[in-house]
Amino acid sequence: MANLRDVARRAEVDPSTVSRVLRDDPSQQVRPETRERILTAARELNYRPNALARGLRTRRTDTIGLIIPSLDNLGFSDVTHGIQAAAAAAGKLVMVVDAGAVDGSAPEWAEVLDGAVDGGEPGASPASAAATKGDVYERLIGDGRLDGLIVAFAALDDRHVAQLAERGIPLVLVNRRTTGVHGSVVVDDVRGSAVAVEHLVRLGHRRIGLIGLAADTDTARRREAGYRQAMTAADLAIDERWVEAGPPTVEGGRAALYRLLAASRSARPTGIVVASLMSAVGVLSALRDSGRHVPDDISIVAFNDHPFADHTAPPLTTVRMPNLRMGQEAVRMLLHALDGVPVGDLVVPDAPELVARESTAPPRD
Amino acid sequence: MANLRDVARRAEVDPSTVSRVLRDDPSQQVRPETRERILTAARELNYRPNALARGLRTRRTDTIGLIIPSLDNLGFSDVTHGIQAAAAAAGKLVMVVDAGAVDGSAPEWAEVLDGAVDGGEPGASPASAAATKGDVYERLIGDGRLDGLIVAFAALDDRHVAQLAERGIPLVLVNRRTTGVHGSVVVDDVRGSAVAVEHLVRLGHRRIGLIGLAADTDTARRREAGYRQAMTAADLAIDERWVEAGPPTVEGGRAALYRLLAASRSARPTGIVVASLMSAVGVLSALRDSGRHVPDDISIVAFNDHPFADHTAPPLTTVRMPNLRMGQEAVRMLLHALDGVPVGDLVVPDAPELVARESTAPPRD
DNA sequence: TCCTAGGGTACTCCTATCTTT
DNA sequence: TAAAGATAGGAGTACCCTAGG
Repeated sequence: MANLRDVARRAEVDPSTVSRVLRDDPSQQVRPETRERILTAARELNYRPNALARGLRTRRTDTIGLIIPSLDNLGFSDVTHGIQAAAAAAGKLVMVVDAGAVDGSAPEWAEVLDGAVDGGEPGASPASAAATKGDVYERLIGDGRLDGLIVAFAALDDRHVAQLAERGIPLVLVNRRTTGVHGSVVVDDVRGSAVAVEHLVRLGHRRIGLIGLAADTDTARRREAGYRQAMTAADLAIDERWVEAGPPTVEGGRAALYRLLAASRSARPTGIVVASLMSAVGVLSALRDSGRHVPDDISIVAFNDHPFADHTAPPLTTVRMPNLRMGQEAVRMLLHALDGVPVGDLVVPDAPELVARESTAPPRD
Repeated sequence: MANLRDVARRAEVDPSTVSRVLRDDPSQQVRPETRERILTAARELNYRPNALARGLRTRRTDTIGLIIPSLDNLGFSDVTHGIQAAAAAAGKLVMVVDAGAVDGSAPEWAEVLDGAVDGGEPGASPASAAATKGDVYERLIGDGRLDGLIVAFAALDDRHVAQLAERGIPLVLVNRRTTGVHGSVVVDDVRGSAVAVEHLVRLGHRRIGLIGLAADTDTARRREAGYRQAMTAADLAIDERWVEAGPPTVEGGRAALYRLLAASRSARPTGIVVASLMSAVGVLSALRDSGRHVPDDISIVAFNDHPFADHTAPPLTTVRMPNLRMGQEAVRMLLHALDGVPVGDLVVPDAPELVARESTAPPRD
């Protein structure tokens, strides 16, 4: 591989001149003729500047990190896509760490949707020394190879997030807030719940339940608060037996639904808002298994849209959150942070949208 | 941020000694007492070696690149997961480039890229025309920031792959083979098709079609070949009107199915093998839309399993390919390649497995 | 003379900032 | 003043040295 000196020799100039030309350094002039010689030499040698050497000198690597609980999760795909696209558009590379993979946890796609699941320590992972969660993250961000970091959802527990923040690395949290850390983007979860409740109310439902996120996270709290506020606003009573929560997985949804059914024998809800797409899939299957028909017996609205919601049985009515935008905004904020602009907490202004499919209908009674 | 010299000063030793201790260099001895002093100093200063400086010197970055067509294709998720997990276990970081995201990028991308060297004609417009996919990858891998690269599926065309190979960067292709490039891992696609065909044959089907992959890739060819061989082995005739292909997307599946239906009015297949999970979902919905019942009117078997297949309408019978293993093997091969061990082409030995669900049944007639 | 325990230097490649012609 | 050269890092590691017993 050719380096700067090789180019300089071939063009018969000093390496620093080559550097100036190739960087288009405006602070100093180079004769067109010399510039031409240098560009030709670089092309002929197929020269590429070495990113490591450049980064060492400039303290910029044009690389951002992304820590995400799981790459194969339907609920995250829009966010990831938004981040990748925005980063690419800004000329940044993305280093992705799949927290689930690092953890060595089972590759269960639905393990974590948008709530928090704080994984236990690997414990019995002798493997190589570098394989522990903390190590990898510490190395990743303390290394100097990243300009900044995006932590999506509950990929790290608050303790780790605080550590990163202390290190002074520019940091943006996605759909996740932690006290004391600046830089976060969330979608309007309160409004999202309201959209779901209002849809059911419009259909004529009055007994509306919630299957929320079990984890004690900001997102879980906002979604539940939105549900309660919307119910109150619609003058509807909340029966606490209709409010359940579970991990955002298919199994979590099934279990939560069974608990809800067991608790509410005397007065069943006719509609349920489910705070996670994965849970909703589990809810549908549990309802089917228990001989209930959706939407005739019970209507279901789920948080987060995905093309696959078109293809469940029945197709799921969802609330589409602006997740793509959330990812893009996260990158935008991070880029600002890299430029030293202080960043705050953003709620993506795009309104959640109801995507009506076939899992909701007027109540039968 | 503390550096090596800071640690050396605090421990009152030479930087090179600190380096040896922190790297556990076995080639030279350090007194336990000195070692302790150094470790303490490093801990107190919260020292982390700078990856850029280290990489510059050692020519190793402990980072591998992954180029993948799309992060939100369910059929790929196991592969990605296997790669992430194996990389993490080996202490490697992964730089992911979502080819789809890069492709759809804004024109700014071009300018950023061309800023360095590859700028097209000097006199012409600022070279934004040269902003091809290839440039991004050129930069990514010519940069020195990656030790090696995994190219998954058809993320790059053969020409680009060949370019990368020429550059001499260790390279492993996943479910993709190109003549002349060494290092590839594939699953047994031929056998996969056979498993699907045999399942339908066992159920009594004799008119079996294929919706393959449209791209002119090795994988597409192997899956089609497997179908043809299995049909021949079962003494079944192939009606070419039953053989269609399309891109591996929901829409691609829908369109291919409609073409197949249009072409085969006089003699319809009773079962179809679909070479992609995403396409199969589209096929299901198109069949529903056209008033056909699955599996009574037509049976569907899809390539690649995913938990979501449990929840489509009806649940999809699939052939589970050893994709997780394929991802892990890709990393293993790449690590070998990094050590200078020549790598060949591997077919993951794990057999494809049929996962019977409800989209297949004996034919009605 | 050999070993121990560590020191010193050169080198990786690029860029920022002087200095020179 | 335009145009280029020279120098000094940036942070680490490989390799060669040396003082002392």
